[in-house]
Amino acid sequence: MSKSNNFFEKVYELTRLIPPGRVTTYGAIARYLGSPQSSRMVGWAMNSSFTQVVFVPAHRVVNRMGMLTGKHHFGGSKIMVELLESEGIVVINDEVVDFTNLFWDPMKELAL
DNA sequence: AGCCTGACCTAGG
DNA sequence: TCCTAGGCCAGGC
Repeated sequence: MSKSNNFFEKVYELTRLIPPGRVTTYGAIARYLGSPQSSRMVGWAMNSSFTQVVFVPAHRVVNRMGMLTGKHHFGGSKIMVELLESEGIVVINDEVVDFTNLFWDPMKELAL
C-alpha cells in the first residue's frame, strides 16, 4: 500500500504478460521497469506474489542462465518444474532447455 | 532501531 | 576467463 508497491505491481503485471510456454528473467523485468540494478527486488516481489489476489505466473521467471533458482519457494521443489512442463517447457537439472529460444524479452516483445 | 539476508546482475580487476 | 564487490530495498530478528 506504500508507494514502492507500485514497483511491485508493475513487476506483477509484467509477469502476467508472459505467455504460457515462455520464460523471462529477473534482470529483464528490472531493466524493462527502468531499474536494471534492482533485479533482486524482482525476486523479492515474486516472493510476495503468492499473496496477490490475481494469479502471478512466477514460475515463468528464471535467472539469467535459465535456471529455476526460486523453485523452492513454490511450496514444494517440484511445483515450479511441473508448472513449466505443463506448458510444454522441458526442464533438466533445474535448467530450462532451449532457454534462448523460449526467452521472452519484454524489451523486444512489448517495445515494438 | 539497526543489522543481516535474499527467487539477481553487471562491472572491474 | 575466473573471481570479487557493489547496488537495489523490503522484511525478519
